[in-house]
Amino acid sequence: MLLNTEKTMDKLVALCKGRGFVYAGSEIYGGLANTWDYGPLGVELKNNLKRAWWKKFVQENPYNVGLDSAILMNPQVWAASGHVATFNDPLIDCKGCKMRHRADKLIEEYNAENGITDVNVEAMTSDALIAYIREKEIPCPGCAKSDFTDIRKFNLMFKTFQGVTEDSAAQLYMRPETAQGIFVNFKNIQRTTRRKIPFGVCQIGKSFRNEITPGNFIFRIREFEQMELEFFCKPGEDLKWFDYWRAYCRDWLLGLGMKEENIRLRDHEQEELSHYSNATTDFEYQFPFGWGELWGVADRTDFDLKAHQTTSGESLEYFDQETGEKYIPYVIEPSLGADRVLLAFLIDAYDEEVVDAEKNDTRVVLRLHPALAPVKCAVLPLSKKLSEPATEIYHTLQKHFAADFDDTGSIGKRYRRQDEIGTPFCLTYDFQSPEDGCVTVRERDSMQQERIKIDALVHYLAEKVMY
RNA sequence: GCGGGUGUAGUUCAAUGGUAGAAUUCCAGCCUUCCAAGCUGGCCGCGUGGGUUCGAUUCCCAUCACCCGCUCCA
Repeated sequence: MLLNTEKTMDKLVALCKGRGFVYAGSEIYGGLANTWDYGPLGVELKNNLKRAWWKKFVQENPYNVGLDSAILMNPQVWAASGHVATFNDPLIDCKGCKMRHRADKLIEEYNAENGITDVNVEAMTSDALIAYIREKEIPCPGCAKSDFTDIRKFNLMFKTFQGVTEDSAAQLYMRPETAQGIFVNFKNIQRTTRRKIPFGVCQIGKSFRNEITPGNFIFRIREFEQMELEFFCKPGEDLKWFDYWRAYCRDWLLGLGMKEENIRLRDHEQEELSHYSNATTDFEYQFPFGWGELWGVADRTDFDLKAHQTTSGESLEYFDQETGEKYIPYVIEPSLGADRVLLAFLIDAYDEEVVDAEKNDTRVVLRLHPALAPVKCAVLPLSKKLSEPATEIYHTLQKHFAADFDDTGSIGKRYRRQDEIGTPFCLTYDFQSPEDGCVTVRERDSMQQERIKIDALVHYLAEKVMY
């Protein structure tokens, strides 16, 4: 099926809005940039996604446990983690050509070109940075003039206040990642679960980043949900576990039906690595707007625990009873964006099937994995005269999984409505049903129909829709 | 944040300085025995706020949102 990829996003956004997956935020007030609300179907899909992740990473995995830590944390956490320092970008605009630059990078480039090596840019304040740029008349790379605005600090962390007065002593940040909640609880979890290294801690939760350029629907948003694992292992064994988790993540994506040709792994170059990492692999997905990061798997070394130990004064060393060794564990972090992977699964599932080329009639089908589908089974009585007994079946199914009931319009139209929202199974109750106690179950992708005993329905379907 | 573009039913598209019309969707009824049938009826709209004007959806300004570039992306 050849799709016009440029329009795929538009169509998907329209489908999401039209069927209740995702709405624009605060719409009746004219909206709020880059906020999106998950509708009735969207929240089902997202919950299914999170449940599938939790099952694979917590329930099924022999090493991991779960956590749900607070969004608001002691501000010291962000000082220790490096976010206060590195989430602050000194930005300036060129008054001539309106290009925006990072003041520190501008100076670094200038100095490198002119062989100046005795200036420590990192230690300079905002005032010092702009003073240096004006003194040296450093030119704008865009238009070669040197006429810049003052520096404006751009902090990627959202600020808020705790308490009734807005004084700076009570200023807090909304967490920009869930990971730190795990690190600060490392000792608690290790002690209370009596886990031995290696073990991991999983968390699903909201994070907030004041991105300069959000966009592409729910791909980059300022309030987003992460599914993160921090896996603690012995130094020296980190690369072994790095490979283990990369393979594990890949299994999960493919297991939920993501197309292999739309996924690629990309290793970060040395200079691209974050301040905390010595190896990172991104799982990227081929979105209609290009390859985009889905899942970052990073070897964070002992950076975080060491930093928290230094800042807090609490020892975060692990004592290995067997070998008598004491060490700060290394951390492997597979960090997945829930909204992004949801978008990837939607795009991956989106399909248009030509039913009749002459009539220009196409059928939109969301080929979602049954475990992800918001509705598992729809009950469609063939005629309204059959609504009553069909409703009984619907009520029975509802007790086991998300089901839907529809008796309006033609049967063909109802099938298509369900196809559009990715419902894997539709069953019709027909005039034969009261006599033989069977319904026709139609499978979305294969279009196969099967006559199934009503008594056996729950068992038959549960087997197919449970993950 | 900068530059450019765009805002009319849920969606796609009209018309107009004198308060908007269609298709489709949706809802109700009739009909209909398995993949968008038909008939009848119905609901729903000029992004928001100012200005000009007797009167603005239309012209002007601002604002908000979206799209495309630039910048940014620990």
